[in-house]
Amino acid sequence: MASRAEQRAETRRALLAEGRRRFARDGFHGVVLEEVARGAGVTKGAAYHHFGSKAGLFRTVVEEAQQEVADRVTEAAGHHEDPWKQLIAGCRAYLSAGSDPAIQRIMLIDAPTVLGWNEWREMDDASSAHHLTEALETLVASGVLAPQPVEPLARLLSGAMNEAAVWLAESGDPTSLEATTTALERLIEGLRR
Amino acid sequence: MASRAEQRAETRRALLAEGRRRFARDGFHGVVLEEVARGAGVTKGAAYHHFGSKAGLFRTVVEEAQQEVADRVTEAAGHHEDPWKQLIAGCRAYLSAGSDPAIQRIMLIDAPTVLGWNEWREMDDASSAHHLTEALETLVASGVLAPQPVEPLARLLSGAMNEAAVWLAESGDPTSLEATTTALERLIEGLRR
DNA sequence: AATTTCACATACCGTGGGTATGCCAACGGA
DNA sequence: TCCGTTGGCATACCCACGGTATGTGAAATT
Repeated sequence: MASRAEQRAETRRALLAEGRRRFARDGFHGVVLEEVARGAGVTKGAAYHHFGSKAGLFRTVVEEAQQEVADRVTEAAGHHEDPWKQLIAGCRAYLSAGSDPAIQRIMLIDAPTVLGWNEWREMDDASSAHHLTEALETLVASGVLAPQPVEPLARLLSGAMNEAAVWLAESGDPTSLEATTTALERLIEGLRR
Repeated sequence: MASRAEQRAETRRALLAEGRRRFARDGFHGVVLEEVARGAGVTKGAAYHHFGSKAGLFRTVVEEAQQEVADRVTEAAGHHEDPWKQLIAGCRAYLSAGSDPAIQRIMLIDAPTVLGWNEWREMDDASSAHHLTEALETLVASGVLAPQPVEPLARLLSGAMNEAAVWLAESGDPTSLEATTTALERLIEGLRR
C-alpha cells in the first residue's frame, strides 16, 4: 500500500482537480460538495478533513488558478528587457489567461463574493496586481510615465483588464481579444510623455 | 380598508426596501428571505407571490439601484454642453455613486454571481454603460478622440470604474476618490488627439 | 506486539429556499 | 345587498445541502 503522506497528497490533488472542474462549470453555489468528493473517489469527510469547508476548498482552487495566471504573466514579461514592453506583454498575457472561461468564472466572478472582496483583493495583489504596480513604478521612476500616484492607476487598469477578460470569454469572438488589447495599449500609451 | 392595488403596491414597496437594506448589509447569501419578509411586516408567501424567488427580489433591487445610479450620471452630465465635459462629469458621478457601500455591494459584488454575468452585463448596458458608449461615439464622431472601435474601450473604462468604486468604498479614505478621479481623467485625457 | 496516530467513512442535524394549499377580504355582476 | 369569483397573502410542509460528531482500520511509532 502507498504511504500515508502519498495517499494524503493524492486525495488532496484529486479533490482540487475535481473541485476546479466543477467550480468552473457550475459556479460555487451550483456545486454540491458531496459530488465533488464522489468525483474524486472519496467522501465529504475527506474534503472537510483537508479544507475545513466548501469555501476552504474553493479558496485553495482560487489560489492555484491565480498562481498559474501570475506565472504566465511573469513568463511573458520575462521575454523582454524594456520595461515598457514588459508591461504591454504582461497585460496581453493577463488578458489571454483571463479569457479562459474556467479561470475567469472562478477568479473573477465567484471569488469576490465567496471569499469577500477584501480577501480577494489581497490575493489578487499578492499575485498579479502586485506586478502591475511594480511595472508602473519602474516606468514612472525612469520617466517614461509622468510622475503620478501609481496605486489608483494600477487599480483602474487591473479592473479594466478583469472586466475585459470576462467580456472576452463570454463573447467568444476571437477577434475581440485583438481589439481589446489594442484599446488597452492605446489607453496606456496615452500616459506616455 | 385600502384597495387591493394599494395594499399590493405597499407590500411590494416594503419588501423591496427591507430587501435592499439587508442585501446591502449582509450580502445576498447572508440574507434570510423570511427575515426580509418579517422586516416588511409580511411572510415569505408574500415575497414569493411578488418576486417568485429570492433571486427575483434581488434582481428587482438591483434594477432599482442601477436606475438610481444612471439617473445621477445623466443628471451630472446634463450640467454641461461640451461632450468632453459631459463624459468627465458622468465618470465622476458614476464613481461617486458607486462608492456608496450599499450600491456597490449589491450592484458590483453580488449581482454578477447571483444573476449571472451575462444578465448583469445586459442590465448594466441598459442603464449606465450604454451612456458611456454613446458619449465615446460622440467624441469620436466629432474628432476629439481618434477613430477607433468604441465598444472595447467602453468596456475597459466601465470595468476600471467598477473596480475603482469598490476599492473606494472599501478603503474608506475620502481623499482616494480625488486621486482615483484624477487618474481616470488622465487615462481618458491620453486618448485625446 | 502493543499502542498511538490519523486519514478518512458513516450517520446525523439544522438551516433555509422553495412549494402546495388554505383562507379571507376586496371586487364585480345581478 | 347578496353571492360567486378573484387574488393577495398566510400556513404548513418538503428536502437539498452544508456542516459536525463520531467511528474505524490501516499505517506509523515504540
